[in-house]
Amino acid sequence: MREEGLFCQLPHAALSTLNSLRQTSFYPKGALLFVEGQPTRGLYIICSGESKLYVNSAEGQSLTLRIAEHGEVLGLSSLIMDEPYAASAEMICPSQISFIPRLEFLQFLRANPDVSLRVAKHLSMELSRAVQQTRMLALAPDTPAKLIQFLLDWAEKHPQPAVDGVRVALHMTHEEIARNIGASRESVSRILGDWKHRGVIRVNGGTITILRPLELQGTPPPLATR
Amino acid sequence: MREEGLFCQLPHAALSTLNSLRQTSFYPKGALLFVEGQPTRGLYIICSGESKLYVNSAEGQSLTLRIAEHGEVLGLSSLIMDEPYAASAEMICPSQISFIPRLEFLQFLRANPDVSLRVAKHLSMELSRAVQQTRMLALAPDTPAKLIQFLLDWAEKHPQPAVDGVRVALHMTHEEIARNIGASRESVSRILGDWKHRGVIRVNGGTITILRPLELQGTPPPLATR
DNA sequence: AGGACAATGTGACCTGCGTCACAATGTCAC
DNA sequence: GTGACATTGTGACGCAGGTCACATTGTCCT
Repeated sequence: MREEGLFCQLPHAALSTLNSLRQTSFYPKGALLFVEGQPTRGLYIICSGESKLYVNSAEGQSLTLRIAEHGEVLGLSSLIMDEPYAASAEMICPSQISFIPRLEFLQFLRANPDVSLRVAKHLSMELSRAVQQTRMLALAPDTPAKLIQFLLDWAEKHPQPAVDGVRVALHMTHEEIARNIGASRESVSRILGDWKHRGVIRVNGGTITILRPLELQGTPPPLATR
Repeated sequence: MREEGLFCQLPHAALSTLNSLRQTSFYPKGALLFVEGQPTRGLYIICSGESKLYVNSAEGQSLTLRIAEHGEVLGLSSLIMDEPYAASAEMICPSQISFIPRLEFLQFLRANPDVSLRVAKHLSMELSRAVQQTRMLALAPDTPAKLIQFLLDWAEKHPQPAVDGVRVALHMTHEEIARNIGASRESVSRILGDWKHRGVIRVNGGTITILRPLELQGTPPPLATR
């Protein structure tokens, strides 16, 4: 169950104390693990399923920070800083989640100092992801560019066997894609539609196949010159 | 010299080994500590001075991630992940910088496990900053909103005595401000000009005084209705 | 099959802001 | 002071993309 996560390959002793601390339960789709601004109760570990991390603006807009899946850990940085949760977490499918209370985990960290380095590594990766996303959002010349970036990033994260081009398996509505790249639903529809017509992508139910990645990356704006 | 940084309040033994590892030298204004994509050589600690962390787009645009100052540490996450530097660092004034080579620091971390927790805390704070910036860039309704956010964030980070309103001491050109919020130089000029005319801010050489913060935060768009 | 609702496709419109092109200032060296 | 250069102020213009308002298609339930 944890062959790749933050707590993989721990010494047996540490692992079993960790197991004694955690309390696993089941969450339905749509359930909120925590909400931005709440005092941090503890750590959540995704045993199975997927969760969406997002932030909201005052105007009600929302931006998806990332999708966390099997083996990932939520609330780590907030817990360590002893600050309220910085984002909200919502289950996007029925999931099995372990919870470790704040104090217990801090105690565990102090008792197992070698785990801290692992935690630091994990946080570094999260940070690098965040910077990457910031760069994408602020530096992409236009919305199509953000969309390509997003698709290719996703493809890299979830490799799919494909004979022709790059296969991207995201089970997301256009609306959700839009929230990932800070764009409107209509824009995503239009851009994907355009690409479909021009034959650079193919879509079949939740899976997009990018037939000619270079053409998308290369062309600065798609231009109305069909 | 390090009453507040990452390595404050360390046990004497640890501090002195750290001191033996570091090598301090002087950098002029404009010097590059490292460049995005370079293999990570080690850690930089700002003894005195200020450095700008930024990323570049393929099109030559650049986005400032943050200004690091006295006591802050650069390259920590890249070092820990063992990945190339994720951003570039340029000195914005003549500065004294300590350097600790990669391997030496990793060794030090392993020898002093309690430092790792401190490192984790530091990384958590950086992460939270990054998320904050992402939110600002993607969720702000328009450029004025980003600019206010930026100014208020800066004011919070650098408290200034002020009798009237909030005093913000940023020694930055409009160009540089623009790069912080992902906008164009002209937009920044126009918006600040507008606010000056409307008497909500006052500017005297590198220092902006926000006379009526509420008015700026409240008004969704400044509107042309003078 | 048929009805209800979610998800997509598209057109029309409008506006914020980026870009270009200058003019007007400020700043510093000598 | 007097150039030279960096910084700031402004106008004009264009367009990418957000918003609104629908039509169309898909999906699932009974």
